[in-house]
Amino acid sequence: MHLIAKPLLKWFDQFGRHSLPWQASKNSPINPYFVWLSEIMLQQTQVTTVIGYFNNFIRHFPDLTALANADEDAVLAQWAGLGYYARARNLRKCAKIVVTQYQGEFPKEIKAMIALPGIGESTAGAILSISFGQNHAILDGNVKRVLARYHQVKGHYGQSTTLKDLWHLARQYTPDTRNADYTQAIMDLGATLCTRSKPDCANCPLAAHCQAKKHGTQSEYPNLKPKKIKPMRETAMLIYRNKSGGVYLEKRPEKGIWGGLWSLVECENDAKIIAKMIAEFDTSAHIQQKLPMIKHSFTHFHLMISPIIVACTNTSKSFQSIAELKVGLPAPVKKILAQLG
DNA sequence: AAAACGGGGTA
DNA sequence: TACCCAGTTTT
Repeated sequence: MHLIAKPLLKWFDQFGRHSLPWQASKNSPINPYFVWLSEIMLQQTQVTTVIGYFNNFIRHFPDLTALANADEDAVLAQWAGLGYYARARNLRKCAKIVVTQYQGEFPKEIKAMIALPGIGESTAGAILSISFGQNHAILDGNVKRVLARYHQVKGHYGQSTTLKDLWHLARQYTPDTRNADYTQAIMDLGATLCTRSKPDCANCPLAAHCQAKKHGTQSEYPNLKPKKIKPMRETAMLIYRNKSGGVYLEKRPEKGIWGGLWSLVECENDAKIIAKMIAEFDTSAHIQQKLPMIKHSFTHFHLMISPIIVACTNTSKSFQSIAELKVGLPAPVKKILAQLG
């Protein structure tokens, strides 16, 4: 078994990312709140995108206490566009727990860390390693790709045996010296050289013993998950507008699609049903304009949205000014509202 | 159009 | 324990 830590750390010292906003610097020691926040954001988004969201987020919520005390809608508003909104809700829940049950300091036991909402084994390992210098293995998407190629690991990530194999390898290679740097280094390698397409093997410090490189099978690893055909669904979105241009939005339930976000009223895209919905909302309302259909794709289905502008006079409802919205909106709703001007 | 990303939830 | 689910960006 060839060790990968040594060449990897040597590469990291020269080419790794050392000045990200959540990393320690000369003037600022490591901040576990920043590390945690960045790890959660990085679960779903690339570094370049996360930087902007991260800086914005810490401006609004500079520390754990600020986040714990914030309204859920205020948190979701800053998270909007990142997707997976359950994570933003978990972020706030987690902050509350750390403030009330752990005196505002993250627990330093990995089991306690994993018990916090939104933190699993990999994220817990990364936070404890980077924040407190503890020795833990991590297995994020970058590490999975590096190890799957390095050992030509068979099977896709959806299979428990594959994940077991990858965790085994991850633990095996994780060093007990410079663990924090190693954690950052292997993520950096996956993010910058060992990329999904066109890996830069010529500059890779691990190329000498990489099985995929040796056999020219880089594009076959990691093995892809067998794909499923996504069903198509359809909905009408009613854009209720009052005379001053305000729109009527509803907060969606916590569970399911766009949980906790504010969205337009939806109904079946059928003239009779739409007419009924509108009449129930406001007896004097009428359809003003039908906008072009928008297609939005999710992991499990495609959604065809027919946006319909409805002019309203009912003043008993609460309309919001589009320009001053301070709530999280689903991406297609944001798109529709942007068209209204 | 397809793939990815880690954790939570459910059967 | 083994799936199933979620939203957006990137390729």
